[in-house]
Amino acid sequence: MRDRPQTSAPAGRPAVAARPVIRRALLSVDVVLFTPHSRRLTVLLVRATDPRARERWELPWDAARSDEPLDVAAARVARSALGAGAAWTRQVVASGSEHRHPGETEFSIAYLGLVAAGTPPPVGGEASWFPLDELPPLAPRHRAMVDSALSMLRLELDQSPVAFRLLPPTFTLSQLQEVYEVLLGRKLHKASFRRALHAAWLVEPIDEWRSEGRGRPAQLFRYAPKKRRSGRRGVRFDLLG
Amino acid sequence: MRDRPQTSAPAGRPAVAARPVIRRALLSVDVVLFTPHSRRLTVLLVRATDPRARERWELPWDAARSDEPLDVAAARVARSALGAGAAWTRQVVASGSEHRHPGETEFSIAYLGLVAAGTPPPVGGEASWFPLDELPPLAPRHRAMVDSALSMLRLELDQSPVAFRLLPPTFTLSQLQEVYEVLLGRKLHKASFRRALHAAWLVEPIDEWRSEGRGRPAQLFRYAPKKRRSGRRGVRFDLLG
DNA sequence: GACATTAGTGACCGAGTGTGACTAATTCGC
DNA sequence: GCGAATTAGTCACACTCGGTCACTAATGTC
Repeated sequence: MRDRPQTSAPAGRPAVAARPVIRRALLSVDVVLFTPHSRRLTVLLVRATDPRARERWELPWDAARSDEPLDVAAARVARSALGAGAAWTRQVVASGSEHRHPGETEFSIAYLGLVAAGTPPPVGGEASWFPLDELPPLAPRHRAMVDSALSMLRLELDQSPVAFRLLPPTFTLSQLQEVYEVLLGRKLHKASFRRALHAAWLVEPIDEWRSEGRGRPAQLFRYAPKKRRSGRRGVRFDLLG
Repeated sequence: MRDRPQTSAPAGRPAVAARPVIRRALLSVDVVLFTPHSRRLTVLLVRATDPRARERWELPWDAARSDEPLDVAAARVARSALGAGAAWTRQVVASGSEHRHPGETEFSIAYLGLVAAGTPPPVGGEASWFPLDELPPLAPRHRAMVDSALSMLRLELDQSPVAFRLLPPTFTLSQLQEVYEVLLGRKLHKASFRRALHAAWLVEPIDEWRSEGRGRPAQLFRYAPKKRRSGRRGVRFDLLG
């Protein structure tokens, strides 16, 4: 984050402004990076880029570049803020004048990113992981982005095997369940979880066990999706909101 | 249309082009309007705005305005193309340089809209409904928007009572099922459909029957959601893609 | 060795769903 | 008028799925 090139900030405004004005981008790409942290979901925030408000925090963001696809820009912003890439990213929402952006950009496109557990923020105090329920005050547009990103993440959890990207290649089922619990924000029942998991043929046991302190050692598994269920189901009227 | 101030159009590009250039918007709002039409889902297309390519078709779109929220812009574009408003709109996706836009805009935000069945396109031949499987060639970005909008529509169908907005205040259950079938693109089983519908307490019978040609007259219903089911369900591993 | 702790499975129950067959009420053709 | 065709609506059966509790298994701690 600290090495964000200043030159990339202002797009969309002729560089020949007569009086010195805060350089504003028309369109920003903002990234909501999530990672599990001691059984809680945390968000990466960086110190405000505006030098007059360095004590404030904001989501990592940068101006969009016209020759760069949006998902590439999001990956760039994530890598620049974190030092490492996100395990998975997805576009969340675009927003405009209904909420204020900390960089005063007119429009913004928010991306969601998942980061493997245990990734530390870069040194220097420029970036830090904040638990979801202890976020500092954010600009309205960033606040809305975090909420949308969380909804999108939980929606996406049912659609694609996102959780496996937060784990090492081999893992125990308890680890996997814990990841799901952190991402969903609620406890799951062990037997149901395993039954559904095995029915979907997503994991494969390997001939290895791991002992984590006390208790019976757990068998290790590998992500190895086998079948594809067609999933032709009826209409669901029961989860209308 | 296209009355966006020139000053904000070209970002990332020196604004001092010497020769007269086609006015380009940096950010467009594009709308994919769907309506059912004789048991098929159709999309509204308008004639290309570029006067040099009037025989081509494209999605309705316009430049975003910095003082106008994006959803308001989408509603404006829909109303301007159709003459009437859409029954429901939702943001779909933002895209950039990975696909070409017919107006050569650098970035675009696509909206999805549903229009009540039977709404005719405005006279003059400037706009027309095309069945989904008989679309004329579109610019790549518009083609991708249609596909994304369709996915989003079907995803949203399970989440909110969208289908009811395409029907008059009172309707028969066969009408409702037909709307669902058109939107989903597949047949549903009558008994399952009604059982699930009644279990969700979404509709209420009124003391009126309607006879549509031959066959037994159908009872009329009204959309009247009663309960809210908490919907605490486990993880779904079975519809991973 | 008793106990706490974690892993893993089996069995029951109730809700939800796919399906086919049935009844009900109307129009059409003769 | 009467039966066939057509559309509306319901019932019953089998099966699946998900929540829950109870149990066994294997380890560490004291």
